[in-house]
Amino acid sequence: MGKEIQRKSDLIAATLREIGAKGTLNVTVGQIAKRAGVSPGLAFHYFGDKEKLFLAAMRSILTGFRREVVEALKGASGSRARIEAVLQVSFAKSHFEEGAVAAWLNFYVLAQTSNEAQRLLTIYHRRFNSTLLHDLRPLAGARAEAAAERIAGLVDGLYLRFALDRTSVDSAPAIAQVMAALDIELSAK
Amino acid sequence: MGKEIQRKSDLIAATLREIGAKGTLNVTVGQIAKRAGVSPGLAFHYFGDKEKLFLAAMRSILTGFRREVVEALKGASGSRARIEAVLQVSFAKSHFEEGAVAAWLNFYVLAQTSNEAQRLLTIYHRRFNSTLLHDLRPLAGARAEAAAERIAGLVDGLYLRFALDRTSVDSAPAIAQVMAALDIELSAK
DNA sequence: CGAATTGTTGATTGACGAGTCAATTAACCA
DNA sequence: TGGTTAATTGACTCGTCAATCAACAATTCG
Repeated sequence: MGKEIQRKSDLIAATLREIGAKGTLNVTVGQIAKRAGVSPGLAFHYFGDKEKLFLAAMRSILTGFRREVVEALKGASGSRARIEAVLQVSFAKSHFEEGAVAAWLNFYVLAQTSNEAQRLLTIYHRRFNSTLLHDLRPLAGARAEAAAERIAGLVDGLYLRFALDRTSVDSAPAIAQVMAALDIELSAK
Repeated sequence: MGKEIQRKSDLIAATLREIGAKGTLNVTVGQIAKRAGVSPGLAFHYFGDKEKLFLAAMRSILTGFRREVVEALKGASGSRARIEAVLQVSFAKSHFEEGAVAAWLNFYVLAQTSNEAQRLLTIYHRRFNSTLLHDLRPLAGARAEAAAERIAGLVDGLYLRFALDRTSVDSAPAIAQVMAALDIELSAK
């Protein structure tokens, strides 16, 4: 039934928008349902409880991100270009819009106590590291491992800082900073 | 009155421990008060509302951090040693204990919507950057500005990753990674 | 001492929200 | 068409919690 898929995805989109609007996970399922044009009961029917609904929303962000990365990698040839593509995607507009920032921040909070959130986060961390590592290996050899960890960490940290900096409008400076870090990592002997 | 100061600091400590135990800001003022050995009403009497109480707790973390930095800087001579001291402090045990991680994560969430939280966060960011910058300047010259931003970002990102990584026990690897990044920044031409 | 001030309590209120479920409506099919 | 199943509703329950406040205790001081 395409109906179910449609409703679920409406509810997920509404969840992200609602969380984005309020900044917090403290939104009622009723508000989310209303935004999705659906009754509160339906959200429970499809997702069981509020946390599962949020985790579904987070999963959709994560798979969206993976999709964007894959897409970007298609258009990039050479290790360096591939790494740069991944970094570009990491700061794409989509990660700052539609409740994505709020979702990420609340996801971090949840990861402390929810096994499923923790699991998802670990997968994201591992995947991101290994994507970088794959193309860093030919460029940095033995240093690739550590360099990948540093770049991944830098991406997360700069994302946090830029997402929470009200004075910043676009992510270009953040991207420039990661690129510079990449430069430095690769030129280091 | 030393009494008031004592009570306030008890309540702040209890707030951090309670938030740490639950991982979230969703703890009742009653639970916090109980932990502090005090009635719920008193928390409101001294702090006005729950958010103000949390912000007071966060302020105490921030000033504690600043105190530790100042302390560490006393024992360090030379720019390089001073930077390393600051980085060491950034991953000191105290930042992973007693609800500090939970406080930070929830603080980030709150910073999206609370002006006061946003203000505190900006101050922290600026101060941290400028501390690094001060000692980076003589070592990196014109590159110091950007390098400071990158290192500050890396600290935040690695902190996030390590704090949320259940498999990691101590912060030594994170420290090693920041130190390595510092090396690379300083050896880059 | 007793009055004034300050500190503290905890029962109470009023609002709210997650999750349930019996009832209703839509979709399908023979 | 009627009968069966799936989708959807929304009123309701039950618990919870921030914040208040009237009362009570402790301390200060003339």
